[in-house]
Amino acid sequence: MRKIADSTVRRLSLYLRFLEEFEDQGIATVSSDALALRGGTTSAQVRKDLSFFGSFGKRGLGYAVPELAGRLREILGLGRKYRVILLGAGKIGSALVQYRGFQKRGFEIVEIFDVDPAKIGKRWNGVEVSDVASLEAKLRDQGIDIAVLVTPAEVAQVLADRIVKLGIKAVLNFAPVQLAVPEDVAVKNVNLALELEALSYALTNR
Amino acid sequence: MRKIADSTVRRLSLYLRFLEEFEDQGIATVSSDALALRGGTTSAQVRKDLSFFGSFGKRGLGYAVPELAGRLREILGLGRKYRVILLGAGKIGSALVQYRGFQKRGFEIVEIFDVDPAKIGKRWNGVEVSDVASLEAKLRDQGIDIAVLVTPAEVAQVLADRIVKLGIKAVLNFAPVQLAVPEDVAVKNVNLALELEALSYALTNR
DNA sequence: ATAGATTTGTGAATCATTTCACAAAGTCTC
DNA sequence: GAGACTTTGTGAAATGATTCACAAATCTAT
Repeated sequence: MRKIADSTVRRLSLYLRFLEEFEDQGIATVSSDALALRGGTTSAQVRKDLSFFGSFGKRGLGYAVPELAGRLREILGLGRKYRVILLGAGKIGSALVQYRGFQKRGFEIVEIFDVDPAKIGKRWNGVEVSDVASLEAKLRDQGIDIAVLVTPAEVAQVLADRIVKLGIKAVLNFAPVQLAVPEDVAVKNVNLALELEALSYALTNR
Repeated sequence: MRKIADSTVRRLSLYLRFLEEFEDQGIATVSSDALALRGGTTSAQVRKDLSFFGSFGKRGLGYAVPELAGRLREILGLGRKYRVILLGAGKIGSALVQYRGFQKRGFEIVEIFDVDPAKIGKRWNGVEVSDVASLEAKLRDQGIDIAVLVTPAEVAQVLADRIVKLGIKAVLNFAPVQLAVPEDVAVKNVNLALELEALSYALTNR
């Protein structure tokens, strides 16, 4: 498949969210213009984004809301469940485990690991926290799709290496480091410090 | 000032982080190539990014680590403290309050608000949780720089409007909605669902 | 001093993304 | 069902970001 820009994929996710809102409101069809207005972009952008994957609209009318939502779910690969592990049972990890949007989209946390003996053995939302030393033993042939890294910066790379060796191909990284991974492994970073500094820059340069 | 791309600003933040690492290791000078290697980019990119703001290097030698770090802090506006308020005393908010990188960079949480009577009055890391109804009263002439929104999606826009009316010019938004704000207000979104769906897309289309 | 090795800073070229603009296809009204 | 109106889908143009490539500056070793 033709390479699609990351920015495009993110907008598709947004469109899907808006379509679901519209669906809840009982709106049957929506134009690229309405979608653009909701998302702070332009109608041409919306149509171009969709055009990479096919033509889903009806000229003169717009897009059928439930149908387009369905197509976007397909495109984004949301038609299935994803098995997710959490590395690091700290504050952020705890917030993630209880985050309902996670479940709702089919992302299921199946294992949690930590090093802290005080945490190991505890149950979090029904999942027992395991010793990270048992990572390889526990995950052999488990078919894990995504690893969420919520550890201190110092250990993130070492854990990433172990994850990669286990064949996991997607990582959501909250540790404030740039991970080095093979190019067939997808990494998305959530870096709070970066966001704050971008705001600081914006406040400074106006 | 000439418009600088968001991607550039984010890379500058990264460079600063790397420079601080190098400083800790006692490294006195660094080349654009070394910096690029550390950050997974190219030396030309590093030099171009810096060139928007001046020329900080010495040909034949590279960049003086502490000096460049200082210049980047200036550029990013990190030479001062920022007064931050937290809207929403939930799980993520709790994680943020205790996040040390926050303090370290001069972002100080001075007020926390919630609607839940069970939370109002409690102390979080030394800061009392206030009723969100008292937002305007508490913040008048308080000189707040940044608001962090960690509320359910439903109330985020209403709160954003109130924040804007109070003259706050920067928002870090964790609610999974696209906020509508005047264009002189900077908004950065942290949207977990978007990141997960980008991973889902990456896993699906390979 | 001089020669050879590094490394910056930056226009120019390339590559990527967004916006424009309009024909084609459909809807809606009377 | 004819005419006016809407809205899509998409090449082409414009804009934006990254990479190339090289002169200029400085360093190092002798």
